[in-house]
Amino acid sequence: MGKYHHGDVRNVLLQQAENILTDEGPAGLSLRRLARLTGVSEAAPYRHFDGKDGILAAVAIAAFERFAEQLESAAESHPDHEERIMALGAAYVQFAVENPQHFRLIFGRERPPLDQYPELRDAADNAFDVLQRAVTSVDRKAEMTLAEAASAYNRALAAWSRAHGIAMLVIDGMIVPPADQDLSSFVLGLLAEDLTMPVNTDKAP
Amino acid sequence: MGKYHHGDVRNVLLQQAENILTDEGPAGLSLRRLARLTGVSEAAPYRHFDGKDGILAAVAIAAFERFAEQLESAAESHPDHEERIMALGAAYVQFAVENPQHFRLIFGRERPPLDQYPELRDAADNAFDVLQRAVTSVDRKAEMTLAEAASAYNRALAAWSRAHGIAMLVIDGMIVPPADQDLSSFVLGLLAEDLTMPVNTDKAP
DNA sequence: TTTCTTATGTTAACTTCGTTAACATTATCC
DNA sequence: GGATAATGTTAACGAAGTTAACATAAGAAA
Repeated sequence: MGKYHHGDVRNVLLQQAENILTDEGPAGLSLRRLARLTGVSEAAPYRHFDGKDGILAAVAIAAFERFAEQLESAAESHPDHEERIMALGAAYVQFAVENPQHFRLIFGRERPPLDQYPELRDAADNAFDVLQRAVTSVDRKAEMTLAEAASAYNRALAAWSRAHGIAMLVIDGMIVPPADQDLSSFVLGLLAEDLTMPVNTDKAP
Repeated sequence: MGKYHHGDVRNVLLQQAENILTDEGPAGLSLRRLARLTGVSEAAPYRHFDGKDGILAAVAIAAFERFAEQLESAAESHPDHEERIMALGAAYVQFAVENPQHFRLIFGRERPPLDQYPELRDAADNAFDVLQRAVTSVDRKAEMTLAEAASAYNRALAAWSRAHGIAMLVIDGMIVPPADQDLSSFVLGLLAEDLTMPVNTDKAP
């Protein structure tokens, strides 16, 4: 009689963990509950993962990969430099809004420490590389000077943090995107706002 | 014989909670440990707070108030509109960097739900009002039209999310501010980057 | 095929946590 | 002074992460 569980327990656990994470977030993901839902003993996950962090790391790696893919495809579909930056920002926020729990997992404090999971570190680095490559790869006829390279790097950071801030504030409910507008045009508008040009209040109608 | 604990337990608990939060973050703040460190029974905190969320809410309220104060004072010290926006952003990030755990508490997912703690909601609203007032209060000789008001609001959102993104990425170690520059000028540089103007690579030396 | 080893399960325990109930003491108000 | 509320305490419950000890399956070695 099949008293023991069969087959590919590791993948079943991972899939189930994905499901739980999606509707309840990293906090609601309890190892014991995961084991129960999977129909396996409460200690079984420890045979396949390095404890709770191990499972979170595995899920986070998958999330980073999807994230990087979506950024990459947004970047590829816009050859123009400026449009590409904007499209990247929109894709960044869109991923966060469509997968808030995954976004929180990969950026939040319950993400397992990068230096304990090299594959997680790699997945993270890869996602950020996509960003930076897309932002800094202007069609360069000449080599960049040092100052230009630094400026390009700063522009990448600025673009990144803008998207990140919007993403965070939106999924935390602090910014509520208008219902009569689609998300990406709202985001594009915010990204393009130039703070150095104050609102003109003296204009006559 | 004084078998029972004396004095102002509530405030001692709060102060101790502040300490724990500062070095270990909301995750490391366990009610039982807090009680033990305070030298009081493990159930005592429940006489003064509505469970763990109650304590976190109290700490978060105090954090919001300090946050708002620092934003306010940054705004007050810069009468010029543009400078004020920038100074606000710098103060925002500075608070996050100097109090990363508090910043995480008031914005993160372990913040108690705003709708269960009206005072927490008020503290949050107040902090954001400071931001929005500072950003939208240009010296207005005329009334703003609807479109101008909307634009001002969007500028406030943009300024806010930029600062928020920088703050988050810096305290998460994703952006490492250069050591040879002070934080606020680094932040000011990032805030002022205008993404719509691409890096010029054709310039001859 | 038989046997040894390893991978994979299971059960049972340990510790910590948040929370509550039941009981004890102190403070406050009439 | 005595009732009543506020503030302590201890003890327990259930859930969590983790580990140890043991059981079974699968595969390599003989």
